Amino acid sequence: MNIYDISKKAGVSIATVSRVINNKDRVSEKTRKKIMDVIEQEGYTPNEYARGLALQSTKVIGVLCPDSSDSYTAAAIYNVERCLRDYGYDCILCCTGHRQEDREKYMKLIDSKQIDALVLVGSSYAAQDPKDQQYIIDAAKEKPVMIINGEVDAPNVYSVACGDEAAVEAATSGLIESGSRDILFLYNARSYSGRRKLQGYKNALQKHGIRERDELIALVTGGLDETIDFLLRQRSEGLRFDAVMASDDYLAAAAVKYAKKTGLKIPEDFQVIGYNDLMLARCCEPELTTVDSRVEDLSVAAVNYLMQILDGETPRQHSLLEGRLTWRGTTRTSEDGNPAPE
Amino acid sequence: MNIYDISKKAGVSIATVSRVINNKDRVSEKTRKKIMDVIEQEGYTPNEYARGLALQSTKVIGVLCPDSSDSYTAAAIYNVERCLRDYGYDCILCCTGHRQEDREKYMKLIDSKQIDALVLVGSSYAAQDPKDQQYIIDAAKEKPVMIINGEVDAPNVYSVACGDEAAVEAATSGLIESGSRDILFLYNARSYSGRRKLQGYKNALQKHGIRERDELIALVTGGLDETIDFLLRQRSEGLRFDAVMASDDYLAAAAVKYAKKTGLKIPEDFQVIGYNDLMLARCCEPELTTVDSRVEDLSVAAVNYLMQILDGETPRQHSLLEGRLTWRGTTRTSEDGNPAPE
DNA sequence: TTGTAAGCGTTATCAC
DNA sequence: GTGATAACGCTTACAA
Repeated sequence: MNIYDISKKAGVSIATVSRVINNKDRVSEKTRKKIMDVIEQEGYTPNEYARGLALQSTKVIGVLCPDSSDSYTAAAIYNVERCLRDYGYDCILCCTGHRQEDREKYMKLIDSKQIDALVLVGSSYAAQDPKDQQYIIDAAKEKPVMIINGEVDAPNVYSVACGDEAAVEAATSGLIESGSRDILFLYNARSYSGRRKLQGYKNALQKHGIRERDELIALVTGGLDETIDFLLRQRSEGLRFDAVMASDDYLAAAAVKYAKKTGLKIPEDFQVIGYNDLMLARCCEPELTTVDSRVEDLSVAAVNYLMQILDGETPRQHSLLEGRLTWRGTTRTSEDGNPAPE
Repeated sequence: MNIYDISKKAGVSIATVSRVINNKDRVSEKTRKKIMDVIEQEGYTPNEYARGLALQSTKVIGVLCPDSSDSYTAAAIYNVERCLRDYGYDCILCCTGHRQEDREKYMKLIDSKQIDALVLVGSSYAAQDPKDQQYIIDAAKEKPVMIINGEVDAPNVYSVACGDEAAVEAATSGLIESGSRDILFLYNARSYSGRRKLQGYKNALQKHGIRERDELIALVTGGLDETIDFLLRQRSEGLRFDAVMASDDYLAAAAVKYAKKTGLKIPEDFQVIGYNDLMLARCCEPELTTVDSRVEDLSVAAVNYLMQILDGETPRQHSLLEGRLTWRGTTRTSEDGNPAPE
């Protein structure tokens, strides 16, 4: 069933059918109806490939992420997809893993598929090393690239990110102001976001006149158990810390379990703050104080900017949304953000 | 840059270039190399739309789910995508939401896009009412449909699911054998999977000679807080229950928080079992006893079957993978599955 | 308002 | 081994 079949059955030319399908130009109400009836009757839908070929634009966006099963990423992808579909776009999803080599490989692969734009989800795409950003800059020569929660400064590369630095600074300040002095900063990637969060942590220390100590900055890899083990090991090796500022709710959950194991009482003896405000934050005991990184808002903003770009407008290249601290049971700070009375 | 440009620069015809791209037929090593060099040099990649148009097959699979941000679904999608990509397929993702009307709408939309097959993730696609399954049956007339964790009995519809019924029966039996009598079955959808789990619960009761009571079967909607409130309300209205068998880890987490609020000690006074073995299960306090529904194995199996189908083979239509109970802190049953000594 | 025909970039079937 | 050439199904000047 193609446009020729429809045109024949409707007794018109394919051009007219095309016009009706794309409701373009002026075509008489009578013929329009006649054609619509045939289309309806035959259950015809246009071939997207022929259309893509003719139009050189496909209404398809490539969405890349390291791992779409990660809660944060999954939320971003969900919102990106829903929002793009409302604009009439399809997304093709590609999970690249974390290795630079694979990221470049898949980027190239997806890039070769006549998509209209690329969305990169996750700060790991904004590598620290500029030469690891080159593949993004190259891709942006062909089509717009939008990064969610990362930033690469190059033509045709756009980004929307959470103000991680300010949020972590505020969170860490809360820990200090409620009496913690030896705050362990726990993070799992030297990504764009990881670096910004670390900076926020450092800012807070400095602001409160606390000396920054290398041994209190810990980059961990591995899952929940590995992180708990890591913390136990640090303790047994003599490191003292009375709070954890984590770059992620998973890491914070590990810190809570660590406290449980060592008999430290939360929040009296030990405070913990997470990041992202995942469902998991509510399931910890006590519930995690954490930063809502507004992944939904970020995703929607990213798509809206992208649509502007594809419409030929040139919105600002990089925007930041403010993170929102939510005080819960793992800190001594009360809901309004002030230290609770002792 | 298209096949004509390449043929011109290489001094051959487009037919020969096409042969080289698809490494077909016999083409002399010399011309092959010459063409490959030009392709390399120009960074040429074939246009997928032209190819799709010519071949009538696109190496694209449509992946439908109600909500890709749900942890279980996200894990399934991740594995499906990875596995399909290894086979050289792209996935286009479409989140349909839970409304029947929207599911049908998006199914139609995706179905019209010249994809090679459909993957439906989540048991909600296998509706209870046969007339709500019709859209799946119709879609399967055109291309194979694979359902992950659901089942629709129709030609060209395949499925891979977890043996939810047996798993819940075993889990519920564990609750009974460790002393619980008034077990609340908590679920959130009358989906295929929800129905199978409920049946498993009923089987266990019957096997142990416990009367099934309607008021102990609760279908809840809403999030964590709503579920906690629901449980508190049931209690205040006089319903007594000493365990919860939940169809989902989120619901189980709510049950744990309910117990906390009412001062019930877990597992001494109150037992809880979840489902799916999400990360969240490890973050509850105590950690959740739960069923690993093996979403990764399911996804990989689904893709492998699908590839067989697309290769013209006809594998079995419906397969079941056994769920795996993991005993943790919310039950009195010890690791080996036997009731712990009192 | 409608129709004709060229073009989009491939693959595949013929000849040679 | 290689080269013309006809599909594939659509959009869109340009003509009528």
